[in-house]
Amino acid sequence: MRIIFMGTPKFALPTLQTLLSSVVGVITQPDRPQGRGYRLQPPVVKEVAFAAGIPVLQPQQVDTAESLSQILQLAPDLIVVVAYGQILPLKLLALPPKGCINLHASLLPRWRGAAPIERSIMHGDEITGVTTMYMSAGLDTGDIIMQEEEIITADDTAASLAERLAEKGADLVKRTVRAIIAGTAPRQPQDHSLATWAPPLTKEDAIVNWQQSANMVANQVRGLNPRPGATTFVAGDRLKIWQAKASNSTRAGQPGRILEVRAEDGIVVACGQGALLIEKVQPAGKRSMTAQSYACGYRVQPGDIWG
RNA sequence: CGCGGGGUGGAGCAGUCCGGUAGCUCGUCGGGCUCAUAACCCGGAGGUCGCUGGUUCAAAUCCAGCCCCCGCAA
Repeated sequence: MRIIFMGTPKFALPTLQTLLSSVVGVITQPDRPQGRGYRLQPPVVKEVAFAAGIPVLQPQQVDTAESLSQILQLAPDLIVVVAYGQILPLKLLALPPKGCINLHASLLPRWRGAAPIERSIMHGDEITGVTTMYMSAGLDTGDIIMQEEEIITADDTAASLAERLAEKGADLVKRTVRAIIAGTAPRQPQDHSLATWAPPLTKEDAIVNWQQSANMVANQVRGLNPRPGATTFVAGDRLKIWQAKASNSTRAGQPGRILEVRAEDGIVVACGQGALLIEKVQPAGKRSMTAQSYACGYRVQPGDIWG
């Protein structure tokens, strides 16, 4: 079986690793200026593929005659896509005899789109999972091959959940490929009426709305860790909240108001419903620190208003 | 050369513009108050002020170079 692997970020690595011996080519996003200083950075998938001696293609756009012909030359039987970052043209989907399959980090048809892990946590879901599917014209609308559930724990962050789903997904892809080779792969159309959408995260999504319930804000904090980080404003300066949970505090106040500064746990902020205990925080330009440390150095006082 | 913030006792900050006394909150140690305490009061310990060089009678502070951390943006 000749497999072409298409993927870009860290989430794609475990799957690439499990398929490595059958992969005849890797397609990933071009090196892009990234981070401070805008230095050109290669995607992690490229580095791993390179180290394994697998040919790598990095088309600016896959949907060009040139890149399609390059892919054709690799004569793939199957294309496996995991978090690649570009929409595949129909011509490409029709190219490999065994089709194009995709690993998606949710229980489709729930959370179709770019940010299923973050959105599922932010929404407060307690269960999610991974899905393999045959790719079709619509985004994440293809027929389901296999699915597996995963519990979202109360202290899961997007990072911790992504790590588990990447591993679980790699295993699911392995079993899926095996079934395809054996000709026993199931094929179940999605129930489109149950579909929900997980659009890419925007800057707006990262800003804490203190009018929301403490639980929702806590979910937002978890879902946006480690990136981009739930952000609020303190006297005009950005403050990222890295760790927080609904507080048992009985005090109340207008949303965004500091209710307590506690030496033992952290800072309690009033929300639209309930209060949030903030445990770890990061001011712009500084490193992450405990809420207690922040309160010491930045003179946080009950009555201050955040947001 | 994308824009910007920062490295000061164990933690987080002020002091740097206008060189000359090491400051604040917390922690820690000792004592006191209290039925008791995470609360309160008194006292103490603890700092090569990122590194190197320069200017100066004198540098955390001014100048030059270097190392490290981080926010925005992508």
